[in-house]
Amino acid sequence: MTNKTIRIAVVDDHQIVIDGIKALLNNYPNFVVVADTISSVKMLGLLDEISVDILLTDIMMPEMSGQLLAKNVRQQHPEIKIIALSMSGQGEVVSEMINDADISGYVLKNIGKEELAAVITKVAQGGIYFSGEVLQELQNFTAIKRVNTEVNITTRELEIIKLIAQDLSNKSIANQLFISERTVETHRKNIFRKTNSNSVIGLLKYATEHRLL
Amino acid sequence: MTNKTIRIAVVDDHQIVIDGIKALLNNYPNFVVVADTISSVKMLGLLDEISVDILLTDIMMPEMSGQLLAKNVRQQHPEIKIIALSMSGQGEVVSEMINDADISGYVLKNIGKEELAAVITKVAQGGIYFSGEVLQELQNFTAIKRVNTEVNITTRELEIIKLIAQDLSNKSIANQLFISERTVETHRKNIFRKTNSNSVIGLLKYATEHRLL
DNA sequence: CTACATATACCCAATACAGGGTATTTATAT
DNA sequence: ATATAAATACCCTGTATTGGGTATATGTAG
Repeated sequence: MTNKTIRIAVVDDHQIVIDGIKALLNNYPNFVVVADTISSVKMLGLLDEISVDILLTDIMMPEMSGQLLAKNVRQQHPEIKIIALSMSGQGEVVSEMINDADISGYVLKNIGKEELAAVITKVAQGGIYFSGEVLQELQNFTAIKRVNTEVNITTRELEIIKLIAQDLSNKSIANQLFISERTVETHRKNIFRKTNSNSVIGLLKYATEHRLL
Repeated sequence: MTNKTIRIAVVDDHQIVIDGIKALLNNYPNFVVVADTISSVKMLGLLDEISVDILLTDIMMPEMSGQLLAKNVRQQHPEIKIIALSMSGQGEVVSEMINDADISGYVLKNIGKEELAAVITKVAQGGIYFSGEVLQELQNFTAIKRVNTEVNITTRELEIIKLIAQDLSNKSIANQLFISERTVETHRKNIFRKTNSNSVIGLLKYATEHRLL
């Protein structure tokens, strides 16, 4: 079983990373890179033509993010196992990729070649692997999300937060939403109370930390 | 001359990138990677013990940035030629590295393996190489810098901009700097005039765009 | 049917901020 | 010695924001 050839596709917007991964996977006889490209869109096309067992994908890519690519691959080729290989394991992204694309692994680029080989082998055999840092991030994220739902910012309030962040005055916001300036003031008060802030900048910091924007 | 072995040191905080670069440089018989580590500090130590011709360094690294590493290497081992290999070619960083460390090249990670090999060869022969995107960034940066010096924000004003960005009121800033609130108001007026803004958020945008923070 | 959340709107008072001035001291450059 | 730039400080005015209320219409969940 361990001797069966594992067909791998690699996508990363940095050619040198692809070249590197290919070069080092070359040392493992049962791994064969059957497709690679710097374009996530092209990769989606390639997968229609070539049979692969595992897709190794970067997350931060132009055109189509690794997240969206994974989602599409999951729908069109559910047999392909997906491993995300990224600089940082943002909790939100990891969480969504597990839910939307059922990815089998998420590792950071500080992984070594032996570990990468081990992860690929494990995933090929039906296992899953998420590196420690990624799991940590995932925990932080769910914690933040819990706080967000506890605080319970309404959709209208979120809308107004975004307009405040765009440097609009209460009057402008009122005009734009066709409501009274008084109403905007009320929302603003509620927003400040809920986010525990008392100024635009404080609100912006909260919004950034809690990923509201 | 082209057949002489070129000794290369590689530092990048992501092991997989190191492994990749090593694997692909392996295909070129006149390149030999004589040192590699994920720690910029360790690399500085290694260079005391091992003779290398070229240092390939990432920029964004913990402990010590590639920028600082390059500066130190320049002082301690002026014979070593430095090539920065980074995700993005921030104009400011490039500019400072050219001035402080006299680096011989700066390429993005979307470079291909053949190009990388070409760059290394060229630099080893005493040439320099900066990829197009990097040169473009460099131009943008000098343009921004020129605008900054034209606008001429004083050091005191910059200090106050930073405090404003920290969400401090005029009163708090006055207390912190041991000056009158009136003075802060005057500075604030001048800042808004010079930055062509009329609100805290507008100022923040300006400051971000012009790298004042 | 009722409780609850949400969005709406107003009243009032205190403060902060934006934008318009002028003016003094100090150091630097001509 | 004398402009010039920078930092300091004040005056005034109008508007915006903050923070404390209360209140109503509406839809949804129990």
